[in-house]
Amino acid sequence: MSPSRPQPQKPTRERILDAAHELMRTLGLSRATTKEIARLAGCSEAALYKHFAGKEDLFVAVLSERLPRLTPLLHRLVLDPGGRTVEQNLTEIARQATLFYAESFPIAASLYAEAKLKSRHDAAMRELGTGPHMPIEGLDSYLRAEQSAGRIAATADTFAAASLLMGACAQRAFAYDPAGTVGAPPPQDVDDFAAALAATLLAGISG
Amino acid sequence: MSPSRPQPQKPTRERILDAAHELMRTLGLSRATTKEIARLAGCSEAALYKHFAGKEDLFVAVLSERLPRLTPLLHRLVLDPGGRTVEQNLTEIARQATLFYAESFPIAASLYAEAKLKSRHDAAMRELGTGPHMPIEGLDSYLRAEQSAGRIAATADTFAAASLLMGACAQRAFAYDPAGTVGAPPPQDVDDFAAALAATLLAGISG
DNA sequence: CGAGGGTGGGTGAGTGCTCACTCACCCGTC
DNA sequence: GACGGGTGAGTGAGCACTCACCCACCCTCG
Repeated sequence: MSPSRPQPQKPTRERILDAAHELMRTLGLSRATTKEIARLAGCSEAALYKHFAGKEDLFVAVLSERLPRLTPLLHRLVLDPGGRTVEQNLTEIARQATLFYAESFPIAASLYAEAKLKSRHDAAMRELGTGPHMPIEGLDSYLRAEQSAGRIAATADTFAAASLLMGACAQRAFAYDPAGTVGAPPPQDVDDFAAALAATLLAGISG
Repeated sequence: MSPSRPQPQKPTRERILDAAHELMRTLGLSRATTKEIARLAGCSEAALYKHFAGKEDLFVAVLSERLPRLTPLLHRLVLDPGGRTVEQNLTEIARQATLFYAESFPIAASLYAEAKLKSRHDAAMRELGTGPHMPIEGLDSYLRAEQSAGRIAATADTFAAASLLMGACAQRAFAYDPAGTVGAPPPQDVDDFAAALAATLLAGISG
């Protein structure tokens, strides 16, 4: 084996998924061509078709195997809020959600360019019992659990609150450019942003 | 007015813009081909090139001439909050923003598929002093005006509040499918949603 | 033990199709 | 008779995808 490579090589399938993921992020879905993917993965175009039925299949695989998941954190908090305050929990959720959306939003968004592909992906997500609405509903569940525990107001609209918090995190990926290469950079760092959202949501803004 | 056609015909340029806009919404950006646009507009492909330098030009024109604007409402409220309560104003803002994003989000999102086109569009937006971050900042301005007027808490973080409200409205377009044709339909109608957001943001959720 | 052959993973060289875009030409109006 | 707005018929490029073929590996059986 060559001394420069610790592993002889990753399996080809993995290299293809990595390459496709990378190109989807950097070039956008429509310029992530089979030729480029194969080049970056270090194999032939024909090899792609040994592992995936077609380009659509490959992209669906990337979306479901490479994008991070947010639900585990929410689920954990529903089951066990831990010894932390609601504000601490909400801050952590906001932080994770902001990072999650910053990574996954550009790719998810580019599905809108290809309505066909989007509906296939939506179907796959529904099959798995997930989808873009799940973070909101997961947070809603967490808030209702805290409400039962008397840690947030009994009159609070938990769904509205969940929409506000998750929305702000997602919107940040859309309205601001994390890398700052193209659009306006976000005006504050993730930690401050998350803390401000949690505090504002809890306290409200009425005079 | 004539029974079948009120106008003998719209100018070709307008018909092309309408056709392109329609196809971008329904088929997605990458299937909105010059051939389809010409067919729907009722002219030849070559005619497109008499009015626009190329497909990119056409799309940039659609984005800047067909997408609705949200800023006028915000601007009006900053200058004159009117005789209405903050909650009424925020509800109206949320309502308008939800409708705005439902219409413009799918198209704006599909720009992510074409990084080249996205940066051209971003540049055009910056030129016009606008962009996806403007609604947040416009709302922030409004909130600061209300804060000066003593109608919201002096300690409130207006930027966080603006991020929460606008984010929830934008996220709704992303997480739920307004037409209900593909994804999950939104769980409540726009008016209720807007009212719940405004109330929750004002009051907070702490116990 | 060693020949035989099925099999999974790989390739280089196409193939046909669709795309954005062009060109020579046309026609009604000032 | 110039000119703005329009056309039908291309054209070359780039795309997803296929095909015939290759080879290392392992299982099987004489």
